[in-house]
Amino acid sequence: MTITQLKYVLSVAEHQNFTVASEHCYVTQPTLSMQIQKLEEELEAKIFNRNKKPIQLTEIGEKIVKQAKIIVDESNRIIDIVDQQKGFIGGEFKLGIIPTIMPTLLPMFLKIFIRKYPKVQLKIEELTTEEIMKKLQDGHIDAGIAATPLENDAIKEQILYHEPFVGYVPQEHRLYESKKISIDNLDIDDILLLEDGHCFKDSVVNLCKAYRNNNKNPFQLQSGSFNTLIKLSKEGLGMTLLPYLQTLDLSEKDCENIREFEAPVPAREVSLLYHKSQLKIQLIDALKQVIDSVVRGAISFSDVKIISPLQKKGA
Amino acid sequence: MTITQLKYVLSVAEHQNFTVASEHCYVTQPTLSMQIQKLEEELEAKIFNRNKKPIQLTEIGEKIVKQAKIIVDESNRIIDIVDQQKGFIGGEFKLGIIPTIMPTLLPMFLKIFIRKYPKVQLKIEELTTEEIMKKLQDGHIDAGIAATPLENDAIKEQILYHEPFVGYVPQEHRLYESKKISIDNLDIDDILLLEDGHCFKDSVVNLCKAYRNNNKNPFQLQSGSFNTLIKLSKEGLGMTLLPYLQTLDLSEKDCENIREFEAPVPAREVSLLYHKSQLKIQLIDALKQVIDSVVRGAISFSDVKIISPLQKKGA
DNA sequence: TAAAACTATTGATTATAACTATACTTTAAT
DNA sequence: ATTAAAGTATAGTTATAATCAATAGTTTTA
Repeated sequence: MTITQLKYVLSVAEHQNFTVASEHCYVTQPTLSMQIQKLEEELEAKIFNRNKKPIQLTEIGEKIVKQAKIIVDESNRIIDIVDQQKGFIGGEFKLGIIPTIMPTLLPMFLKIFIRKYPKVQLKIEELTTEEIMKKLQDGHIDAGIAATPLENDAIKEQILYHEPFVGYVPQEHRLYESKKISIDNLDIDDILLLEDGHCFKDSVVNLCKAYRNNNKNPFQLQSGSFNTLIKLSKEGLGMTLLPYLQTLDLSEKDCENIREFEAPVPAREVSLLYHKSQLKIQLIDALKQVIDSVVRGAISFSDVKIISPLQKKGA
Repeated sequence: MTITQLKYVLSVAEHQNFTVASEHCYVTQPTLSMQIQKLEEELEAKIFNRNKKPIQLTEIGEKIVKQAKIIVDESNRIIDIVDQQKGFIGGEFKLGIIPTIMPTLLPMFLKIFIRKYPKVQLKIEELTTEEIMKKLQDGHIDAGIAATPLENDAIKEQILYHEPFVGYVPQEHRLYESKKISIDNLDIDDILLLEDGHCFKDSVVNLCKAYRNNNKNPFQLQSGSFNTLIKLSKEGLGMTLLPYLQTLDLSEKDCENIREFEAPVPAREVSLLYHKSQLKIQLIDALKQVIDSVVRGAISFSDVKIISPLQKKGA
């Protein structure tokens, strides 16, 4: 049994296809075929059921794959350990960030991070929360940034900051004259929402208690960006909710439409996510420190009420 | 990096000698030399300091070895997992037992175990508690049987039974007429002890509260077997203490000298020990079940007071 | 200072992982 | 049913890498 064989098994288990898996391993398909057969022979157990299409794991294969993941993870960690001992912070680091955090947070820390850790090859992807969770578990990204809590045992969360929700209220709106707005005054049918898939939309839905799925709204609209929502709002199509950091980029004129919430201010919890195996933990810690340092000045609210980013089932 | 290389590293770390290590790996010394150099090159870190004699681990080497142990353990576990899934209980199983338990317990379960699990190659060694702990941690034995608690985080304990201490009191002894004896009546200087190294001796010392290290005894004597102690006792050299199971083998005449303790009866806790990595856990569980079944009838005391088998420091 | 004990190096040998080409198998489509 | 497509297994070959025997180099011990 070799670590290479185990990696091949994991690749086939993931892609459910020898040919595709072999490409990801940078070898040819027969190589995988042979090596996996050899392992199966050694263990005297079939790992894959090749009769079914796509290929399935056998019952015993499931357990072997689970254990193989542990072994491959632990073997990857050796390089981490050596790096840590040397005080070397470097190597490839893949980070996934959700779209509603990316444009506001990334510019705040990126420059500082790459200056402080020039040997890190940072690869950042814009991903949904779901994609982040999947890719963390598959080991395709090393860390993620998303709204939490996510209630997933395989993923660890380190809270970065709490980002309040603020209202963007157009001039003709019934709430425009209020200095502060209250959760109880919100009407989900009156709020412009992001598209499905954005967890910020789900948070807003969770925030609006009055939501009863009785769409009395004459139109339905979902957009992919806050800029669009703001424009639509100005057209008088309703108010919208923004995460606090978005408001820092607004024009002076737009700021007049911003209304904060009464305390306790509803907020989303933004966390650094990583797999429980804690691979590249020293890089993750380094990233957290950098983000902490830049965020401390920009955003620090105490009396907040955290809104879950998870879609409530059967709501 | 290969699992083989890691095994070589572990072997050298253990034996502190390339030549000896190579023999244990069934390869030649140059092979180890080369493979370890290759690994060191790959990790860009020296694992061993070859200047010192015997060979020492470097600081980083310590951590690499620790992680290598994890990887090798986890890779060994794959075979366990496959066996378990198949319901197969077999393979080599090395068990260490302390001398004061071996002769009484082993005959009770050995036959039944090998009949029930004919595919297990059972290898039993008589070892001291210390040797058992060391060998469990090195992976040289799979399980051990000894008096507990041992207070070692790396070793798990599953209690098998509680074995009371009983007194063997010769006819002329001041306690001979008592029906039951009390801990408070014991005088350490009046009790024949096993040799150093036997944890049973340490338990007896712990049991005797009056022990103050002021040897007023005119002679000092330690023996390696209970039989010798009994003979010496008959000669009028003092009383002695035996573990309960030893009394089952005594002649009718000797039984007249047996005096039980008043409740709560002092007893040693006898446990099945295994490494926290839980390798061969299904075999360990099987062994425990067999021992449980034979012990249940022979030994089951409720109101016991457990005596530690550990040598109290500075006593 | 020589012998002993050990590790590293060298070059030959063997084992094996990986490749190319192709055969085989299954599924899907006409 | 027949063919094409997609995918996996096998055969033979090549390249790589692990291992060995022999020996050189190094350090420790007597």
